[in-house]
Amino acid sequence: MPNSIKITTWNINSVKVRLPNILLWLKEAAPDVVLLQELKCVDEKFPRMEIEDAGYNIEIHGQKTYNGVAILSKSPIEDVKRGLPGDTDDEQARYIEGTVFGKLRVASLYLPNGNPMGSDKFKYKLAWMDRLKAHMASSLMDDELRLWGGDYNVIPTDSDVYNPAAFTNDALTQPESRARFRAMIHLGLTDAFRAFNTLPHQYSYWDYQAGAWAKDNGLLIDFLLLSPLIADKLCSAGIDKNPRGREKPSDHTPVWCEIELN
DNA sequence: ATGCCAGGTAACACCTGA
Repeated sequence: MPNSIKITTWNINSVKVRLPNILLWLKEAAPDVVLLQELKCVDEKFPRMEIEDAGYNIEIHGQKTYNGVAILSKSPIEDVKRGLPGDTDDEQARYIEGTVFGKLRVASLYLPNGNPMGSDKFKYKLAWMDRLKAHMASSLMDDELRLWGGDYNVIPTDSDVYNPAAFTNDALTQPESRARFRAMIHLGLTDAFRAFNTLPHQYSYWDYQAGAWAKDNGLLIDFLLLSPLIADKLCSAGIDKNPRGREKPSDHTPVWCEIELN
């Protein structure tokens, strides 16, 4: 077992289109665990062989056209559970968790966007956040090492968006969304990136349109939240902007942290 | 502010995203 492991979350916006970028990035960034979102494919269509050849075990919770999440790990992935507890009617593939390196339980989550305001989608977002927080709370009752990473689709503060005024009526900035995100943090979780970087205007997403990337008009919406015992082992964290600048990029870029496992 | 971009599905247009 390595002394420290690097864990990354990345919303890839279609695993099929992004495969060349993913393989290049796996080689250069050499993460030990990867939490992927927005696969946009069913399990059978996932490019399993190519990613296994890069040295990863794979667990998938796929869906046609929309959503889809996965865990990649250089270690075996054990005790995998698909779907967020709390609503058996929820058919959207937005949550998967499993145990990596024999001791760390990680989740890859794709929180609903929730736009437009006033729609059922916003209600679904808030209900999903309530379910996630409840699951986190019950999981934290034991002392298991836990990490919840993914696209949270929440802009936590006005410093996490290039132009707050443009987002006043957006589901990502609503007080209801922000309060629920804070409530998760207040369970005792540590935002890995913010443990090392308190500068405002650090982003993980840039819209494809209107030259957002070139103008650094971004949003910070991708997070790695760590339970207390694993947060104590946090060595470093950051945002890897390289993949966003490539040809055929995802609109999100990877967010990573490094953890002492021993 | 939106759907100017991007991806998917299906089918030569429409849905979703944040």
